[in-house]
Amino acid sequence: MAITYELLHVCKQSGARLGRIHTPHGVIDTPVFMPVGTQATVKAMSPDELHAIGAPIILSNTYHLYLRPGHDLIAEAGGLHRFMNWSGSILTDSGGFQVFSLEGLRRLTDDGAEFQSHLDGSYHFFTPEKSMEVQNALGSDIMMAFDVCSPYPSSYEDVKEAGRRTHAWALRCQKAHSRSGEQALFGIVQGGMFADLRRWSAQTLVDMDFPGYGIGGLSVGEPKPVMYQMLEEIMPILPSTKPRYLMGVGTPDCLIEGAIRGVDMFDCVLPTRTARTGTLLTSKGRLVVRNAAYARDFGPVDPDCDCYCCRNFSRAYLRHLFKSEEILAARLATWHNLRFLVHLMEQIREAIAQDRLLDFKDEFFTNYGYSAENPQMTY
RNA sequence: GCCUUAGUAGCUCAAUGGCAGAGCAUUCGGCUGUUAACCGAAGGGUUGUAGGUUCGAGUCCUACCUGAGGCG
Repeated sequence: MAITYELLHVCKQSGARLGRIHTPHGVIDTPVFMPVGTQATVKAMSPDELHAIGAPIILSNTYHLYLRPGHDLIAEAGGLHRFMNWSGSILTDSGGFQVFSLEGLRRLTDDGAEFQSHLDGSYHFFTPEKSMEVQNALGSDIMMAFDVCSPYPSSYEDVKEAGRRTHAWALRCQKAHSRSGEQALFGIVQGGMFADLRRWSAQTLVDMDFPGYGIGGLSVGEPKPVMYQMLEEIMPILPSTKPRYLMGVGTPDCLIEGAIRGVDMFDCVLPTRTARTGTLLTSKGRLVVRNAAYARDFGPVDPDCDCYCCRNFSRAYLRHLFKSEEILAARLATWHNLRFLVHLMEQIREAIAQDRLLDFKDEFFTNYGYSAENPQMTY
């Protein structure tokens, strides 16, 4: 078994799950937030710093590493862990999301997806087998099946077709990968915003028996209540003995709402991406530190945060660094945002253990400024 | 003193005699399995001053002011 999952406790108040995943590279307490390191690096952070933040697992990307520097080169370096000197766990996305996000540079068939490289325009054909080959070469602890992510909105027929392809490809991924014992392969549930297609997709993948399940095709522009409803459709079907991974989420409210609905793993570029352009997450809501309002604010970004940035630097200094386009701005802001979300997950786990996650949600939302009148507030 | 040249948004500069613009800066917004140290929007003008020519002047003419260069 490449990974094992222990369900430690179910929150009596919310139904959220407290768990633990064991991988060849360590133990992961869940629910967990996984920082995204697309190109074999979490932008602006060193591995030591990620450890200090408390991140046990990071995400990396098949498509990007296949194009550059090449999965063969990374295999030659001894695998992705050694190449990037990350001793924790790694989950690799399959390239399926790039089929979705690089729309215009690709063509889909039942066999696979033809990409045009965003780097040099060269053509590449990606199949489920190819995705497995690349992820095997990278040596990630958790690999994702090559899937088809439908844009929002999509017609019922289009989503069903994407689901059919996703399921067929999941099976091919499973076959292509069966020789490897060190890496776990997760299937990915699709089904767009259609309840019956979501249930169909979940059941189809459960029947294939994966060691864990990704939930894809959400947070692609739909209203949040719709996403929550889709989660509620899927969860009763997924086995309680396997981890569930909500892909690409997210914002603090989505992390809490997701955990309440039984999600164990999350990833999102949001904390790192927004950090680099001056948006910070705080216990009192988001703070655009580059704004003039903070020019003479010599207090920390978030008084409740224990990160290196908040313990040592002021909002005014951070704003100065951003206005001056200094590299340290991106580093400190990323450091803070990642620590904020990792810390949020720690608080969520503690609340689950104490059977009070709904209470925690109310407290957090009140402090953060989320309101019932404005559920769609971005973050 | 004379000659040449320049003066337009905070800065650097565009604009056949025909709607005064851009980049940067400033201010603000956005970012959900990263094509992203990115993308977008807004504010900002008595075109050095005073006259003149013209249907119409940033543009042509005169004088003055300020800067740069040259000659004495």
